[in-house]
Amino acid sequence: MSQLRSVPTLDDVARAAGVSTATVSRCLNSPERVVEDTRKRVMSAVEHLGYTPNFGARVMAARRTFTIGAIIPTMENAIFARALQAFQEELHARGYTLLVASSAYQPEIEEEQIRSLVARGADGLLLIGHDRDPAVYDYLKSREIPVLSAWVYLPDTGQPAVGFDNRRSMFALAQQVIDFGHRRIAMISGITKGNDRAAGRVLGLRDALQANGLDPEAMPVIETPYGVENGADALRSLMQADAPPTVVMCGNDVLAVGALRGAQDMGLSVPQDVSVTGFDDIELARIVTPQITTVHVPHREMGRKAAIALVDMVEKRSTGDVVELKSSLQIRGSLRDLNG
Amino acid sequence: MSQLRSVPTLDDVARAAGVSTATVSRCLNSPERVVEDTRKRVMSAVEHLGYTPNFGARVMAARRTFTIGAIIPTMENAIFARALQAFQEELHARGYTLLVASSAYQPEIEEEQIRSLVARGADGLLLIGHDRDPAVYDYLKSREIPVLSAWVYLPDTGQPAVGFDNRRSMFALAQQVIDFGHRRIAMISGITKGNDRAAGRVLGLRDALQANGLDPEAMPVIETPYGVENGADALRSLMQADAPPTVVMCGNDVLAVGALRGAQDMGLSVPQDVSVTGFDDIELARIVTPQITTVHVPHREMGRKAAIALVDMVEKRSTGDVVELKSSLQIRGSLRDLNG
DNA sequence: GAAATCAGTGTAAGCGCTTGCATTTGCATC
DNA sequence: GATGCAAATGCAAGCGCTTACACTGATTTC
Repeated sequence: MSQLRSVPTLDDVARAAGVSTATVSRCLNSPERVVEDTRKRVMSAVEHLGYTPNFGARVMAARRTFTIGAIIPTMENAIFARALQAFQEELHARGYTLLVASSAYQPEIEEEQIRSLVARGADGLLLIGHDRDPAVYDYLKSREIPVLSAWVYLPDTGQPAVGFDNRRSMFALAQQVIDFGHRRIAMISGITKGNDRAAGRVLGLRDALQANGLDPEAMPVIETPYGVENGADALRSLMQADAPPTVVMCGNDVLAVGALRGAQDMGLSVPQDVSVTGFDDIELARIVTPQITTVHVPHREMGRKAAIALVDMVEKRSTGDVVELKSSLQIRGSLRDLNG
Repeated sequence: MSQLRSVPTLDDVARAAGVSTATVSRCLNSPERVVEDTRKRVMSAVEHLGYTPNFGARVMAARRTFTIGAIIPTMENAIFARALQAFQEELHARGYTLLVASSAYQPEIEEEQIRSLVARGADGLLLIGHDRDPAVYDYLKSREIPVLSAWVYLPDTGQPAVGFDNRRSMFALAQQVIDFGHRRIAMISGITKGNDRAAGRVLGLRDALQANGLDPEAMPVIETPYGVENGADALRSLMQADAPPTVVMCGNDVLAVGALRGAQDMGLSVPQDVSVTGFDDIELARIVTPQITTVHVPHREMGRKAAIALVDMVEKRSTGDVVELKSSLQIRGSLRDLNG
């Protein structure tokens, strides 16, 4: 075996610098414990040989991987992509690498991915929402792997999280809609099963109806997977009712854009004939005409703060707090003020 | 230390099943080499103890990580998110995990990320485009790490790739634009430095002008980072010329959407006053009004095929081919036929 | 000036797994 | 029943690193 070609090891560096492997290791991991003179010698040997520590060996010996896993429903939705981007940047700044997997909104796939990332030695895990089999949390606890949920603020669960209150956010938007004089309200929601964000938004809307003396049970709700086409289809079906809604509130912006197009395809004009609202405030919401009234969610901030919080948990500086981020209403052209 | 709580090891399983660790390892990695009876016994012990192989140890002993790294400019552009999603799905199906990093279109950051993923033991690497310091390729070669480029088809480089011909694709679109009678053509390009896709698209457009007896040098080109706002700004500045263009061809759909909005903000109507074209065919292109004429790129297919090709390289079934995917023109409302 | 202390470094024991090679077992063959 | 062979299994040597502990010599303390 040609030793010449092979990747240099700690041993090679130690020999080249005339010190023990322990000293080289210390130079790399806690340089302050090595005197300047030796350190320089070692570092130049490292440089010269082009040494890079072997990951597997380091993991095995140190019992950690400096790797964080994230499981999101899909990278194809801009909200997750954006948050993940910020998450990764912040992780990188802290010396961690990101392992990504997606669940396609399916609990079984998510569980499989969780096990897979744990098997890969992820030091911590970022998940979306709280709503999953408790056994998953037990498993993670037994392995002592910190988990942080994003996208939700439900302090009662006690689970560490960085997110916002989906229910209250939607309540606020709905209150605005009602204040604008709307009474015949319909909703196009994402699938709520296994998705506490989607479910929370429906609840928030119902809360608002209730609070304003309207009947939550009477509200038409269509549940459909997120997607522009699905939003368009749902809108068409809602508008065919005898007393069609004056406003269709959507579970996210993608559905809202679909609803907008659906309305336009039917020859309806938004917001004159029907108002549309969304949720998330993705770029798209401001690109379409009219611009979509929505709830702004600070996705990048959420990603960044999640990274900070999770690394703190992994490095045992915290046991995991529940951090609330604020969402805000973005009132735009797609919502008509019936009083105005 | 309470042995009770700690995670079970191969040894525990071996003891529980009354076999050697070698047998357990074989059961897990090449079950056909173990007789059915023993295998069952071992598997039930694995099940019972809830055993999961230790990643670090496995990596060190097997000298591979079953991990593939991908470095993309940003997850925030739908094209990369989509391709990455497909890439990850296909990787997962083959037993690999995805390590992601983003370079923000900056070569230095990309190089740093490459080293970081290599240090983490990535078995193979997916990069975007070919245009980077040759030293990077030498480094990767010296470590014997297979690299595959996506998004480009430049067979002359000899580098393994799965992609399409940016230059030829843009040429085809430009030819169509010229056939529609446009002569005053301007371009809004992404930054071409270090980005051979963006550069190829500019070249393709110039080729088409040349081929049609127009002066490529006379064409106004604005280079700007990808972003809706930047597209809008660039369009405004292009339209202020004495003889403004009849068509503005953009380096991607995001710029095109920006250009569209920029035009509309100026009170210009698209395509009556000015035509706009894009590149990529992201969902957005069909959502805006008018819909954007663009080049369709099969992003998901690219991600999928890249995963297959890269795994083949890692597992030494191939040394890396150059695979060409076909792009196709999508002629839509944003491009006016001046003959019509 | 001896004892105590301490910073800097070396020694060597693992970490949990894979795998080449040696050994055992099972079975067909004579 | 002895023999030979292949299949199944066990043995044990690493893989490259971290880190507890031991050691050395210099510095401080009384």
